[in-house]
Amino acid sequence: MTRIAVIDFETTGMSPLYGDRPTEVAIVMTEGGRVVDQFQSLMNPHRRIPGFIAQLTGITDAMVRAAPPVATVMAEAARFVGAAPLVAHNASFDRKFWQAELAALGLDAAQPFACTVLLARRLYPQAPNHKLSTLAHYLGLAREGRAHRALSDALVTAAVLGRIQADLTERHGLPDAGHAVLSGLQQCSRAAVPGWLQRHAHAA
DNA sequence: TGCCAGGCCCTCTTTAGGGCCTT
Repeated sequence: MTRIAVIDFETTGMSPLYGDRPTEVAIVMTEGGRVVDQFQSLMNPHRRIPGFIAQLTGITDAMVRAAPPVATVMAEAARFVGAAPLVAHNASFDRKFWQAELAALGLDAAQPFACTVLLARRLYPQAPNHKLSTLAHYLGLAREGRAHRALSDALVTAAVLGRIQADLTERHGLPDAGHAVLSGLQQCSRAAVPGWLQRHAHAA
């Protein structure tokens, strides 16, 4: 059975290139579309969290001050993921933090990434938009916990992924939708996505 | 303190521009 790790970061900003760092990570391990394990931790970025981000996420400087350092948490996160492929909502964002922090630790970050935004835009073009919360509401998926907290967002993303896998199987008759998601969308490649979709659309 | 990005994709496009999505 294909194991897929769904990841979500909360951070101090948009880009590790400008010194932004993670404040929280959650990873939900799925197998056949079901959650089988999870990892979550706040972490101390040793950098102030901008006010609007603290308001957005509910994560404050006081909360991360007592948390373990980023390096400790990311080393644990890397062990948890192992060689499993990763999925995130807008994966280009989470991927750059994953790669930057693992590179700082001298750890390999070669796991393939797939993106539920790109998948959802193709499978659910009629949705009002493809923000995670809107998509969850549109698909009738329940949320546990506060939006913009890592574990809550990772669980919702895992639920979206599960629905995508189920819809691929039902609509397009894919015998192993999990494998198709990974093989077709690795790296969120601009070239791979439409080609993959067209192949399966024609086959359906 | 506030600023900083970038890949994808659509279209009034392709010798480009701008919206979406993440914090």
